[in-house]
Amino acid sequence: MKPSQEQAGGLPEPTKSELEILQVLWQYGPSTVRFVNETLNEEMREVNYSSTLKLMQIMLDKGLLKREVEGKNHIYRPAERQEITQSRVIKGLATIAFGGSPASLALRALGSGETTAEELEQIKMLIKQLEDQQNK
Amino acid sequence: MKPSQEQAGGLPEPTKSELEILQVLWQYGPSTVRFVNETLNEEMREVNYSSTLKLMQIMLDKGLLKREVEGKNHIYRPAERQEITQSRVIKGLATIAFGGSPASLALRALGSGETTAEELEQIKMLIKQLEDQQNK
DNA sequence: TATTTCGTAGGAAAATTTTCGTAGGAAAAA
DNA sequence: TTTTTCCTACGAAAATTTTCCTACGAAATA
Repeated sequence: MKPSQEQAGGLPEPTKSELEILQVLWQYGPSTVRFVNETLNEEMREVNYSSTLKLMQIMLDKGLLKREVEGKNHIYRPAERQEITQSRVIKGLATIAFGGSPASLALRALGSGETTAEELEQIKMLIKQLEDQQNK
Repeated sequence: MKPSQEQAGGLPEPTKSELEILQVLWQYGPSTVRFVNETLNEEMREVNYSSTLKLMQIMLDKGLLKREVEGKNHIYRPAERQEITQSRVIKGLATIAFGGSPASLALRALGSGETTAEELEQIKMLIKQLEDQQNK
């Protein structure tokens, strides 16, 4: 099946179930439907194999995934880098619920869960970088 | 109409259209359907008045909004504080697309849009606070 | 070879979300 | 008073997303 729904201005925003699938592929790399489905069942929630299959086929059609044939089965991988997709999703959420500001979303996110010391360090480094960029 | 769909474990996660409506109420305070609808049309996208009305009635039913009668019309307001709702949404997104980590979501959000100097300051302050909390 | 197993494909149904037409009543305007 | 305007309520349709049943073929097993 060839991507037929691909739209002019880039890829569509993945739905919630599609994001779950992408998350598995991001974490474990290119995988079979079987593996994705088992991982979802172990780590997220119960889903039927053919539901996962169908969804991944739809994602292929939308252009969100690519696949290659390997013997009997298909290996799927994200069509786009994780960072790009995540950014698009975040921008979408920022638009509808954070006055269009990813930064205020970030602020809320930091206050929303336990943040480890390492994570704080990472964020501080990014902030330094951003500040340098501004003071340029 | 009394809230009938309210579920045991707190309020449900608002849908995308519901978030748009909440955003208007957060920004401008308690409002009529008319006002919310006009604001959506000006700031977000074209929506029919009765669509907005219907959605707000559904939200009332779900317990996401409260309202009071004022003469002919109704004044709606969020049932929950903005921070709480936003946190719930963020946790939901973190679960399905950021390995359950709001912090990594925050990191991506910071890299996703132009962040102003003030916003960076705010975030730095919050980080200090979080660090103090951890070193305690 | 016969049978079971494991994979994809396709379609339809179910569930959820979103949209909007229409009715009815009260207030405002003519 | 009559007409127009503005509001809520209701219900159904449309659109989107999600689920899963069934068919079919190829590989593995008996």
